[in-house]
Amino acid sequence: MLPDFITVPSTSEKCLSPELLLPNMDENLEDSKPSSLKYQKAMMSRGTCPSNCKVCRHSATGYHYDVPSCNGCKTFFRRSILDGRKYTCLKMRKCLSGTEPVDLSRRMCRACRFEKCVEAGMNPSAIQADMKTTDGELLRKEIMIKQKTAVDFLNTPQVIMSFEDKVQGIIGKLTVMELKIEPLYTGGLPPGNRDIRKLDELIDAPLILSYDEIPNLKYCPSVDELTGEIKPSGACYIHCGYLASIEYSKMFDFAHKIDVASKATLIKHATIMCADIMTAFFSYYQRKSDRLIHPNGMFAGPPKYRYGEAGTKYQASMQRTLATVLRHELNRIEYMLLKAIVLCNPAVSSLSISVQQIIGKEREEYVRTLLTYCLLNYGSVHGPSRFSALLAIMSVLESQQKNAKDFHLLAKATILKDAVRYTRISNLYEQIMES
Amino acid sequence: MLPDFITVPSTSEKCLSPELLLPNMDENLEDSKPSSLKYQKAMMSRGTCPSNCKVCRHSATGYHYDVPSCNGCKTFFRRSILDGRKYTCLKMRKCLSGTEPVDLSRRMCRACRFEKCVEAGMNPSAIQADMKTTDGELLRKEIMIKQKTAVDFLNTPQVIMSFEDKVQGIIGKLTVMELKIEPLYTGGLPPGNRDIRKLDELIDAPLILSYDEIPNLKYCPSVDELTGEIKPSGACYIHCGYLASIEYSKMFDFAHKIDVASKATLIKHATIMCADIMTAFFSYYQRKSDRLIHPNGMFAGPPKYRYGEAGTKYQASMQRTLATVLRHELNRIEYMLLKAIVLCNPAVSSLSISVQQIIGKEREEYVRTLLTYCLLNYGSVHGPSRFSALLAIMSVLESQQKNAKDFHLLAKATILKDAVRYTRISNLYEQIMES
DNA sequence: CAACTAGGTCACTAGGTCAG
DNA sequence: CTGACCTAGTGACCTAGTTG
Repeated sequence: MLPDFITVPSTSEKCLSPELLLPNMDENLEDSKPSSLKYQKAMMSRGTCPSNCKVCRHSATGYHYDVPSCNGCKTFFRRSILDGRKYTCLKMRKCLSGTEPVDLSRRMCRACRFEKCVEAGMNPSAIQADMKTTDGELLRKEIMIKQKTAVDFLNTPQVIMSFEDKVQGIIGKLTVMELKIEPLYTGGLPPGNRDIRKLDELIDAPLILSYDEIPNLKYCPSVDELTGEIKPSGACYIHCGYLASIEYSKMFDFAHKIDVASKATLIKHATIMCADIMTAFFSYYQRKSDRLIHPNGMFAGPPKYRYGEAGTKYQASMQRTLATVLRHELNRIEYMLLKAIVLCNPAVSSLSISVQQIIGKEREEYVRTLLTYCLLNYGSVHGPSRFSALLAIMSVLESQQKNAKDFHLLAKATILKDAVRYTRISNLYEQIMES
Repeated sequence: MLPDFITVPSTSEKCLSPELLLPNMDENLEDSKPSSLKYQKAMMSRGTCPSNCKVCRHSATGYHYDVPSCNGCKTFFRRSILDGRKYTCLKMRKCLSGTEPVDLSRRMCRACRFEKCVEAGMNPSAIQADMKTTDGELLRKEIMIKQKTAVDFLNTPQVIMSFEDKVQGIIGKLTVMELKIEPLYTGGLPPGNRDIRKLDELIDAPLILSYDEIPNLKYCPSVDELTGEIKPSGACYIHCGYLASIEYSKMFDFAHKIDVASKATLIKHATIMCADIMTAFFSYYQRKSDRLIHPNGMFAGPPKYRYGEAGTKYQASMQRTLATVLRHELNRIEYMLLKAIVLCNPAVSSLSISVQQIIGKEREEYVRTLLTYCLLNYGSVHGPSRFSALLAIMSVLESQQKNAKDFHLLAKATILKDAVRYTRISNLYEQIMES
């Protein structure tokens, strides 16, 4: 038997209303506002004008972005979203706590002010002006998801989850996972160190999200003969990309449901592709580069002087993923879902039927989520083609993977015969390439 | 139209209908004071008035300017006309499309809203107030003229059709087209004849659906030296497959909208893939074979004795399309839609922007149709993954195309150096392979 | 005068601006 | 960067006028 509120036409609209978002409903009930704008207006025309700004506690000038707030907080929120700003609190993230109106003679902590806006339920989708930057667009989405998943946590037991909620949940979960592995990739190995673990060892190991935890890093820097400094290297980021992808795969639901051998098979099949799209996405999204670039700013790809024409050719082919990402202006959510779909591939050969089913089921969820996301964000007209365009990126990844492996074999047969160079290659890299 | 698994937040509009806003109104109060609300209420309860605003789909308050509409849209239209306003949509001019009431918490796109008012038939001459500006007067006249001509639009089948009808229509049309070209492929050329037309000539020529109409077939049979009979050949079916694909492309809507050069570009890009999936589909669907087979029953692919290992390898790779078709048990409708999507590819290089738009628009329709078909036939849970699986067949086709071209070049450099064999290759085949 | 639909009004909230 | 103040809508509700 379901509670009465299930029969309300739409749960989702309800869920978005601030009073459900807000844990602190204890204040005064007149201020807590029903979700409908019209109803809100009706309320206000009866003279119940909200008295205090939910953010800074000074007197409010009305409802702004669905929250009783003052002019300043309203404008602050809008500007933050439009510019896609990210703030950091230098204290304990409690700058605005208390019950007294905030001291206006001092500037408020912007991180805490923004956080308070979000928590009070300021609705970024009520901002009508065009986003000034893509960052703004992303921030807006991020906040929306944040608010939505917050609702899920607060009042949706898994049973009643509507599909849309599930979508938000999946995206939220992937976001968390992604944020966890990003430092692995962007941080790179500590300078001069090598990670000498082998692939199978890595797959078996528990989740490691920081290089501090890696058991046996080997310090063997490649030192510049002139300056005596450790040479910067882009190569370690390839290793790190693979590492990030492998650790990433450990956080998926299927990881606890299938045997180690199947996990290894999946990982071997997907790591290059996952790392490939990660590199491309970061080049585009974080470094704003139209050429593949490592997090440390070095260009990715084999140096021409060493690999000659084959290197140049491979270099050019490597850029294809980035070109596709750029052309479609892939956003973070799409990137995450795509990577999840690449990883959960039940068609990889030699998986048992039951494993195929588990993986297939998880993939279906991501596929459905991506489709829903496309439909909601690009409309029912353009959504499906966006979806199909995104899926098509996978075939680029597959062909890139093939190129990478071919190039590795070629390189090994030629340049890497040099024993010194060969020892510099990470075990992980070699094993992935030859799997 | 959104698939039903996407829960669209229903508005709390319901709560806003007058009855609910003023629930406990006294009977005698109603009698003594004939407020407009009461009239509206009466009106609504009679059921004579359509309940929804034709513009924003929220509940209507009656007929305004001849159109069932809400207060907001009424006022908006009047003000727009009186002020003589012109709006521009910054998006795709489809901001108000859909079937759900528009989200009132965000301001509607004014260009689209006004367009919708006009299209719904709001009559500017029903506005009695004086125009505030001459602009207003001009706009009013402009709209009146537009609406007269709009009658033509409204009578075109596409506008009246609901989306489901449209899906049926598209599938129906593709079926007709498909049935027309099938004999070209399954029938094959008349025995012993060769079609010596060149690719560009073919593309330019009007639609030909029977070999009787081909202007210059050349009779040059390859006779079995022992029996004196004409040798059966599978090779002509490759030619026929290409031919069928080319004639097929002439029946698409875009064929009448774009220039010959663009048509040629598209065809060159898609023919191998279209023919490839056609061969695979017929092998599976008509001949129930799990090996690629020509309509005359001969196995497709290069004979091993002639092309050696490269041939065997290519042969194996050729079976991939069929394997995919088999695995998914592709049905005729899916096959047709997929082929249409393959053909309408706006991403083919060197197409002009306007051509890209035309092709893109047509593709979008097929993509949308395929999605709708999948959702309707496989449900909201499995439909999306079916859809994505079908789209993934395209990347198989692409890689097959690459293999085919590579193999052709190899063959030409070796076996086909033999002049006799070379003359047997059809112009069409060679030109397509080398395009 | 009942059943409507014009236009008008005004509380209300978007975004913009510019002195501080 | 901030926020008081400004301008431009927006639409629920109202009043007046028309029609059968």
